[in-house]
Amino acid sequence: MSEGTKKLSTDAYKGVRDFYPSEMAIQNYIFATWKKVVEKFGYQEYTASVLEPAELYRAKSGEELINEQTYTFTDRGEREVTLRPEMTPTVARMVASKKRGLSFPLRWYSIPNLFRYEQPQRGRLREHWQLNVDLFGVKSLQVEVEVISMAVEILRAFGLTDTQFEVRLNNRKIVNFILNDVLELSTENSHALAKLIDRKAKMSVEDFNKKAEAIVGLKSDLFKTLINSQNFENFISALPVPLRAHEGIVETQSVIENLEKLGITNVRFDQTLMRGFDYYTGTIFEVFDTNPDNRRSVFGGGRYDDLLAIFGQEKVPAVGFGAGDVVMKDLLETYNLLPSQQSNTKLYIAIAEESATGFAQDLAQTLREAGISVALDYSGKKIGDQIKYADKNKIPFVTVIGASEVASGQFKIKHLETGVEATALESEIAKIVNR
RNA sequence: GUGGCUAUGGUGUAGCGGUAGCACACGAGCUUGUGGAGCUCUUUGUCUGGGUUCAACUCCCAGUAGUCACCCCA
Repeated sequence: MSEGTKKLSTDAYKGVRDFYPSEMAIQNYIFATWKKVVEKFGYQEYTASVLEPAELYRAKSGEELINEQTYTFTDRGEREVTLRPEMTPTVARMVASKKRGLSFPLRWYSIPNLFRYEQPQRGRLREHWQLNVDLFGVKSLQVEVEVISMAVEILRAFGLTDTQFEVRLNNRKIVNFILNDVLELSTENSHALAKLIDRKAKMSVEDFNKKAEAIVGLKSDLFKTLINSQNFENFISALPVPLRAHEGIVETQSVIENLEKLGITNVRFDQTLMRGFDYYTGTIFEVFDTNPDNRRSVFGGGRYDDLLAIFGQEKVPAVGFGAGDVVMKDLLETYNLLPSQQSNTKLYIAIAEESATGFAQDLAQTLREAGISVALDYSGKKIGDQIKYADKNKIPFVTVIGASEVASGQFKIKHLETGVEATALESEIAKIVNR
């Protein structure tokens, strides 16, 4: 480095992460488990660029979000460009663009990286990866059931038991119905109350009641009964009889029942569940860790039947959810469910004397052709140190090549975890390390 | 974007207005073809920039980053 040059910082950019091999292994494990489950349900992978025209988000989210919460800049051709902050507009754009050529229903998933320009905190970074799953083209409530059961299967695949998480369910139709028809609030007031309900868990009961009363007015008692109902049955019976057969109620009832039929019983109706986006039209849900130390939602999603309208297309019914990698990893760490790491390299070849190097390279090449990952040690260090290196790097098998192996063509294949050593001919090595 | 707290070897942590310790990790050795333990030795540090002071890692200010809350929530 020449004098006068400032040393470059080795820190990653604010709010983003480097993935060293050990972290990459965790990331890969999470992604692989996500993929395995959703592909079992027949979902197909798609992807798209991180760059989108800024108006894609303006159309739905408004100026404020674009200017303050996203990475948006002007390119050399004077185009406004945004680093995608979420995947749903992108997938809606893709579906709308090729709508006539696609055969519905579409079961699609992607694991995009998403960007937001915000103050970073634990679990909320400026770049994160998110599993996005969507099913387009089916109105039936069975779609909600499928998508929610898929979220549950993902957590089970990671080794969580049903007592460690719960599905919270609500329906935008119920929310709107309560705000507009039951409480008869103005647009402005129902918006204010929706925001208040969203924040209920973060404030004291007194504080919440006081603020709610100020908005709701005369019907505060009814509101309190509704908002404090501990389960779906109580909630329904708090409603005036003619209102109990409302569409949203019936839908939610059906979703809960059908999930139960599939053996998913850790489902709870939660009238305070709102979710931020405006585009939801029916069922909304989140999956929560039941551990009180980690009260963030792991999955969130819902039905959005109208979104394609922004592209001038006729509506397509759709249900989807997202799951972030950061929260997922925190959750698995909390329950100690991250698997012990192992190298992708299967066999490490220690070289005892330099004259055996060529022979060892030939052996490695033969094994690679047989599909085995092999690494060689050219350090010239003592055998013990070479083995120690393999052990530290979690390579499961080691063999040492020296004069006697060159002469005999027999190899001792050592499994480091158990210490067991097997003697093998070259042709038998694959069988041993693949066991 | 606003406010609070924090910043010491690679990691985790002590400490003091006057020569920065410890543990683990890393490297070398005890051990000439078999690792994980133990022992010995070595390398590595006060986030950046200003200010106060005879003297700053320590006190003050700013920046940067992390973290928490607000905001917002994909």
